[in-house]
Amino acid sequence: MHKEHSLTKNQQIIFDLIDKSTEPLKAYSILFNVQKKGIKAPLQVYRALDKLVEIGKIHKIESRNAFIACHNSSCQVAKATAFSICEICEKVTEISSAGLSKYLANFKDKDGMKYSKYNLEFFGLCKKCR
Amino acid sequence: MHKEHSLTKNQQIIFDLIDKSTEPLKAYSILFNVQKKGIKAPLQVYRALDKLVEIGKIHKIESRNAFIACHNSSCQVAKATAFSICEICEKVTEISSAGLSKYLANFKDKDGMKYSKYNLEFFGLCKKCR
DNA sequence: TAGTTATTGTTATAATATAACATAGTGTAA
DNA sequence: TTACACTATGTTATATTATAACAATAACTA
Repeated sequence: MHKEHSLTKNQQIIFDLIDKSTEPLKAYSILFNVQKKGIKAPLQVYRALDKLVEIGKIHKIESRNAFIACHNSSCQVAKATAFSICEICEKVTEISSAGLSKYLANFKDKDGMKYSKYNLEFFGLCKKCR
Repeated sequence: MHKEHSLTKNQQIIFDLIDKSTEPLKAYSILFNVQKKGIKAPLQVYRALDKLVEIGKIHKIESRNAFIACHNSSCQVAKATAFSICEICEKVTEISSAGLSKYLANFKDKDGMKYSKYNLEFFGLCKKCR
């Protein structure tokens, strides 16, 4: 079990928005959407995002500069992430595969080095766009 | 064999710079370094970078917004990339492992979908920083 | 050699992210 | 309960990364 983090007001507002979204959200789109709730500046958004990423409640899709809620309930290791990204509709799905995460966590590079932290982004076409 | 691409002047200048570098280069750092060669605007850099990425001569390190020359001579599939990134010194190394690329190319998600295109970034500490 | 396409040059601006500093709340230990 | 450390907040300004729009030029090709 890992420690439960109680979110602060800004963190909660921003997490709720991302969690309800069906697609990854970008920082300035988040900012626009929470301005009515009193969050007025980019930095307020980025600070909340940083914290949410740190505690594993959300993930950043690096190739898209966008944020998605973690839907991997067994994701103790928030730092080992994998996604599939549709190149047409931009749908992003978090992949939770025990086999994959086991393979990657055990992968050794040429120097015999292992990595518990990684980010993998697969690109292709989703069911609908195929 | 895949088609040989002869680089244009700007592409060659920018590729040479990245290829000689021991670390990933950022777009505006590249811009600064090639201004003496007549490349004055960001767009000239980004256009060359886009093309170089497209033809597989360089790769973008998404989590760092930086570019590195492809050192994987057998890398026919420029779109299937893996790197290790040192979280202290930021050293980036391209991983060329037949096993890894085979595993990832054959990986099937829950819908049975396979992906020939992916980007994997491992994070950890390099030899020196360990 | 005309037509097409890719590349270049240029200015302006959009989108993403952080620096710096002041203030306020929260937990905790003497 | 007060002083301390720590985290979060609010705010303005600015840095960094990337693209839009348009004109001109070079390279390819039928």
